[in-house]
Amino acid sequence: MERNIPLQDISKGKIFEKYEAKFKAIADQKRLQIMNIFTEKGEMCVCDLAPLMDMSQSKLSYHLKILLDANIITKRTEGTWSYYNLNQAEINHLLSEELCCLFRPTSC
Amino acid sequence: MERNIPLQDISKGKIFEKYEAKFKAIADQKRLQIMNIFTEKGEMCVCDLAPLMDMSQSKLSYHLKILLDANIITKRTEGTWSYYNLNQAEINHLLSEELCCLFRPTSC
DNA sequence: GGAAATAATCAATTTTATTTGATTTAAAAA
DNA sequence: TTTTTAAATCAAATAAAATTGATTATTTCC
Repeated sequence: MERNIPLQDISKGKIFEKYEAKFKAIADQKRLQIMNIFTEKGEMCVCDLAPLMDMSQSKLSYHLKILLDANIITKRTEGTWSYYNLNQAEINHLLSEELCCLFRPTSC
Repeated sequence: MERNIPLQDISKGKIFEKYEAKFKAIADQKRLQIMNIFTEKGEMCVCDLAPLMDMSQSKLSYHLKILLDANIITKRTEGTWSYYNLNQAEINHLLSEELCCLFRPTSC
């Protein structure tokens, strides 16, 4: 099974691979909550986010890395602090207008 | 850790739970490919989809169930056959206009 | 009725993702 | 310079998801 690669895959395989990674990153309650917090409160360091998420530091770091690797959030380091925020352009590219309430700061 | 539930979660927890399930369903290359086939070819029985996906029957059945449970696709049974198709309304609710090329039949 | 075809389900295994607690690195403050 | 704080990383344990092959249920066709 799965020996032959249909012609279709050669061109679209990369695209599906890319979206698999992005959707996987946002397919988690905790990570959606993190994204929602950035939407509402804007850029924030890990130390301020941790108490809001009620999560251990290493666990939070793990989830932030997954979102960062998928380009869903951005990171800016200043001294000892790491400031994270939503990558709004990426969110807009990915999600519908109807999901605006959760992940777009302007409307709703 | 994780003892106290922030106030926010009480109202939004259900929403995040719902989207976790939906994004999890589409966070897979194979399932994205299935969705894309429905987009391009419309309603189809499992027996016609299997060779296009080059996948064993039980494996395909497993992936179709995941998409169906998340309401991403629809199912219609006729005799021995099961016909599946995209749930376009759900796709539109979930994904951006820019993902139209992959999962909306009209444009592109 | 009996054989063949369609598709769902099951149990066992394998693979992948998440959690935990400890350690490490680096910067800031005393 | 030592201590403290912030955050990333690591290895081990646990949990969840995917794969496999076999079995089952149902329907169609002879």
